[in-house]
Amino acid sequence: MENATRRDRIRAQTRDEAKAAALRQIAAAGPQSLSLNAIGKELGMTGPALYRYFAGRDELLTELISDGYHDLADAVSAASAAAAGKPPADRIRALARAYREWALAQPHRYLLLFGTPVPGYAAPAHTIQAATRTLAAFLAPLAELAAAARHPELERQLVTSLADRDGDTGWDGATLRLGVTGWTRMHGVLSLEVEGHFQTMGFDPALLYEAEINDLIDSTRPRPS
Amino acid sequence: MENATRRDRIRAQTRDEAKAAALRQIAAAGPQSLSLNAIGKELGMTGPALYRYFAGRDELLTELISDGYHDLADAVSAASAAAAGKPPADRIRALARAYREWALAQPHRYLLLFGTPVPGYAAPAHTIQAATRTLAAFLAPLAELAAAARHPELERQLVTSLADRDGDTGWDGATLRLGVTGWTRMHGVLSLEVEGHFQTMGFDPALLYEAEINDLIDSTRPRPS
DNA sequence: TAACCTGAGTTAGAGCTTCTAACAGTCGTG
DNA sequence: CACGACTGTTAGAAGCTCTAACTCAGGTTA
Repeated sequence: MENATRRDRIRAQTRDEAKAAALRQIAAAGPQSLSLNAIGKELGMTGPALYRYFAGRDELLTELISDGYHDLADAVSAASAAAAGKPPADRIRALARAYREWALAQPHRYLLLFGTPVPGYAAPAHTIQAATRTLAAFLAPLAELAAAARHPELERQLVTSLADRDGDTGWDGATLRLGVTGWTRMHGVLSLEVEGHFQTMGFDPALLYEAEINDLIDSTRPRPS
Repeated sequence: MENATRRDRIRAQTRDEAKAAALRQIAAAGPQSLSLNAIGKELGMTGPALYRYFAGRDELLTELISDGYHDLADAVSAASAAAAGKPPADRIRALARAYREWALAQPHRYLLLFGTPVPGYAAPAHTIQAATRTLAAFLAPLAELAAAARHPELERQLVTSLADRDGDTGWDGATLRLGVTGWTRMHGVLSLEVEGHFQTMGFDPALLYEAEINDLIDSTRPRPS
């Protein structure tokens, strides 16, 4: 038993090294130039040897994406735990900051998750779960702000489609809407920032990001129609 | 003179055909699988022949991107002209709708412009100009809504960096801030939609998009602090 | 009209890539 | 010890971009 495990351990280690090398390559020259041959060379073996570990280039990429989703979810969950006692608005800001920091610390990984999809990649079920984990961290404090319904049709669709898939989750429509709205706003700023589209515009994207989060929080306060 | 022009005309026509074939391929299988050999075959010639028309794969891609920026700017400008007489809020909505329709009608092109950047691509000056043209169409009606300053530091940065580059353009900080905010929000929804990230979530992205635009417009109304 | 030059296409080939197939050695187990 | 599974090797097919050398047709000029 222990011996069989030993082989598996070495195998897992080699897989991890290959993935680490792959990430280094992606960081250096983009996902398109990821080469199994080059990874092999970095690990001190020939290219075809890697086919003992991954079915092919696509599977390696898929694995990197899947890892990324989980890593991001972990980072956001940690921030959520760290801000546990604070008022909801502060917790949302803390989560958003953690989200952004993760993205900026490893832009290539963020793009791997949310950038232009790789050729034939379809998200497997367990990455969807990790994505949900990230979203759920945001939903908790958002729910506490108890926003009034503001976009009936959109909120109805969100509630019913979620119920169809996961059963009754306890999230109300207004909370879900705030969740996707927050997500799209964060992504709107982050993706353009990471891809360098703000580079020629000479302002600090952090300010825009914070403003978007604050606007979202602000929108939950009762307003005169 | 006429003869020389004739050659040039045929040449330009071949270039256009090559670009059209390239777009078809990108639409079918993504930018990564764009192959000069395949384009050549589609035009009835061999791969290397295309090197008479483009310096290489990258130049072809760059050209497609550049064309895309101009095409998008044209579409938005046309919508701007069509909505000329209406009140600013309606014009903004019309522009946003045109922007979205362009993106959804040819998602691969939208991703070519705003998705994960191609390996070593750096936006040449005239694409920046086209991007500015698109933004400017949005700024005009936004300026009419005469928003009060709300994010002093961000607005200051936008004004000074724009002045450094283009001189005095007449746009005030609040208008510029609304411009980039609107842009990031539209892109946030559109990019996730086009990349299929909403697919499993079962709601109509159009509703979210409209809500974001309306929120932006709404944020320009005077509010109690 | 004849000679010439330019430009557009060809094939050949270098150097990459992914991925398959066949072969060699090594490690762990009955 | 001997067998079997696992991990690496090399060889090679098929594809890619891109360069080099060559052919040929079209238009220009003497």
